[in-house]
Amino acid sequence: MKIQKSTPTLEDVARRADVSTATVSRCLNMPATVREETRRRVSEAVDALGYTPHFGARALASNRTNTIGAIIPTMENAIFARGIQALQEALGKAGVTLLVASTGYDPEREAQQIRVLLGRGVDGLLLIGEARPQETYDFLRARGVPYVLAWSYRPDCPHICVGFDNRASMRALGERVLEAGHRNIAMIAGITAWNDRAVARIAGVRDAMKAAGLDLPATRIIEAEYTADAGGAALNKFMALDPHPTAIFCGNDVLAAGALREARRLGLSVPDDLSIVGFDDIDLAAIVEPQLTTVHVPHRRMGLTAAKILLAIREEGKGGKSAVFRTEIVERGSLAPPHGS
Amino acid sequence: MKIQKSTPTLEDVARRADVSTATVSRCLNMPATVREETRRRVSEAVDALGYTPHFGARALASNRTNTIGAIIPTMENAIFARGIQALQEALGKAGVTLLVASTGYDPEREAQQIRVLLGRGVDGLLLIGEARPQETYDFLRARGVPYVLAWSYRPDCPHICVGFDNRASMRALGERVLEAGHRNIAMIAGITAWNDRAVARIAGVRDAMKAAGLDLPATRIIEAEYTADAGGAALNKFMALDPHPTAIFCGNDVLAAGALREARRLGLSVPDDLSIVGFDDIDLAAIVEPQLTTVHVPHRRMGLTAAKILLAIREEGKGGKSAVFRTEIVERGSLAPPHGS
DNA sequence: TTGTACGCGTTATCAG
DNA sequence: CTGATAACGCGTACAA
Repeated sequence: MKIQKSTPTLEDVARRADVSTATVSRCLNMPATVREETRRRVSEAVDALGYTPHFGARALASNRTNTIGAIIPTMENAIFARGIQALQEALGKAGVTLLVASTGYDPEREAQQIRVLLGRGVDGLLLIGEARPQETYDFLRARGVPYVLAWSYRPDCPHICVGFDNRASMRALGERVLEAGHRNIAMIAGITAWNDRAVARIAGVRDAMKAAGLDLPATRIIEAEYTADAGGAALNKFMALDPHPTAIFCGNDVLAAGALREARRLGLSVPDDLSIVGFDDIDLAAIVEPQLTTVHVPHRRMGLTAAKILLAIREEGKGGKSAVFRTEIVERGSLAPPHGS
Repeated sequence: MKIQKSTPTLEDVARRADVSTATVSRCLNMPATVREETRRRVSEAVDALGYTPHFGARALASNRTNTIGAIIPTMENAIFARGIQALQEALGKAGVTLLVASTGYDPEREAQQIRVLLGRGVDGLLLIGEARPQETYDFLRARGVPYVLAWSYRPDCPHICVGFDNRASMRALGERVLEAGHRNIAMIAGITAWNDRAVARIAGVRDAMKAAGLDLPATRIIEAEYTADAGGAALNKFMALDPHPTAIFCGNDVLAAGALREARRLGLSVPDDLSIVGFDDIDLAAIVEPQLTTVHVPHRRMGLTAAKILLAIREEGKGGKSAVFRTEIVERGSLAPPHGS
C-alpha cells in the first residue's frame, strides 16, 4: 500500500478513467467535444482524486494564463484600493485572476515588476498614469503585451487609457475657488516626479488662475508625500507667510485632511480664516470637520471599466478603446469666500 | 531580417552569450557556481534581450513557485492594506511574489479562492482570522499546504497565528472606559458571522463589564458593516434610547469615525455628552475631531512577521511558530468621564 | 567550471 | 469521438 502524497496529474486521472490524457484534457477545456458517457467517467475520476490542473504546465503548453496584472504605486491609498478591488471582482467573474504589485512610486521598481508579471505570463497589464520612462513603453511594445493606463486621461494620449482629465478637473475646482473671491492662493501638491496626476493637478490650478490673470509661482507650491502629516507640515509653512494664503489647494484628500487638522491646531477656523480643498472624494472627505470641498472621482467605475477593456483586449487580441470619466465638484464646508470679500 | 516578437527564452540567451542553457540557468539560480567572466557575458545577454524566466516552465521543472498567497476579506480596509503592503515588501525582498485574493467576508468565496491559489501552486497561504468551516481546514491539511492565520490570536489556537489577542485588547480598553466612570454602555460591533475578531472584541467588552459586575445585553449591541455610514446609523439608534448610553465601543475606527460624525450631526458633543472609542488606530483615528481613543495595533509589523514565518515554513518545509503582538491603548480626546461623575 | 539530455504536466496536432 | 505524440521553457543529474 502506497500513499499518494504528491498532487495527482492528468495521467492519474486518465488511468483511473481508462482514457487517454488527451481526452481528460478535452473534458476540462472543451467538454462539448467529448461523449457524455466518457465525460462522466472522467469527471468522476477527477473529483475522486481531487485533481487540480497544474497552472504552470498549463501556461507552458497553452501560452495563456487567464491572468491580468496590475501595478500600482501603493495599496495604502484608498483610491487605488477601491479601484483595484472593483477590478478584481469584475475579473474574477470572468474567471480571470488578478495579480497586484506595487512600486512605491518608483519607475525602476515599476519596470522590474512589469518583468515579474510578464514572466508570470499575464495576458494584460494595468498601469497607473502615463508618466514613465520611454524604455518602459518600448519594452512593453517589444513584448507585445496589451496594457491599459488608468487613473489618468488627457486628450491625445497615445495609449489606451481609462481615467479622467486631472488637469481639467482641477481647473474646474480652481475656477470655483476663484469665483468665491480668493486671490491669495497656495497649493500642497503631491510629489510630481513620475506622477502625471500630481503634475496635471498643479497645471489645472495654474490654468484657472491664468484665465483670471493670476499667477501661481513655484514658491506657492509645496510638494508633499500623500500623508496627513506631510499635509499638515506644508500648511504650517504656508501659514508662516505674511499675508498667508486664504485658500489652499491640496493634491488629494489625505493632504487636505492633514492640512485641516494642522489649521485647527494653529487655532485657525476653516473655512472662516482659511479655505482648503481636496481631490478624490474618498470617504475621509465626508468624515472630517468641516467636510471637504473636493473633486469626486468614480474610482470603482473606473476599475470596472478597466476590467472590461482588459478582458476585451485579451479576447480580441488587440484593439481596445479609451474611456473617459467625468468628475464633479462636491461642495462641502471647507470652502467659503475669504474674509472681507 | 526577422523581428523577434515572441518572448526570449533561456536558449536565446544561451546562444547570444555563447554558452549552454544550463549555464544560463545556473547564472540565474546559483551564481556562485559560475565563473565571473561567464556570468558577465550571460547577464549582458539577459538584459540585452530583456529576458525574463518563464514562470510556468520554472514551476514545472522545479516544482516550486516562489509564490505566497494571501486571502483577505477586502482590500478596502486600511488595516489589511497596510499589513498586506508590508507583507508584500518583505516577500519581494526575498524574491517571492505575493498573490492577493479577497472574499468579501464570505467563507465560501474563501474556500474557492484557496482552490484557485493552490492551483497556482502557492508555497504557502496567509489567511485572516480563525473562523472558517472545518472543511476548509480539512482541505488545507489534505493538500499539505502550509498556512498562517493573521490578525488574530488567542491562547490555545491550534494553528500557526501571527496576531494579537483581540479579546484581551478590547477588555483592556473596556476597563479604561469603566475606570472613567461609565456605566451606561453600548457597542457598535462588526458583523460577527465568520469573523472571530468581531466576536472577540464583543467578548472583551463583556469581560471588562462582568469583572465590574455589569452586563452588556444583546440589545445594547448593534452589528454593522465596517463603514462610516453604518456606524452613524447605529449611533442614531442608540441615541434614541432614554437614557442613552454615555459611552460607545466601536468594532473599529471607521465605525467610530462614523459614529462621531453622526453625534456631531445630532448636536452632541464628544466627549462631553458622549464618549466614543475605536479599535485599530488607523490614520483616520488621529484625523477626526476629537481624535479617537483607540487600541493601537502594529499592522505593518504583523505583515512583516507573517512574511518571516511564511518564508521560514517554505524553507524548512514544516514547523513555524506563532507570534503574538502586544497592543496598547492610545488615549486621545474622544473618551472622558460621563456627566455628573 | 561547463555542457548534454531528460523530465516536469499540459495542450495541440495529427491520425485513426 | 478518441489516442499517440510532439512541443512548451526550464532545472538538474550526470558527464566531460
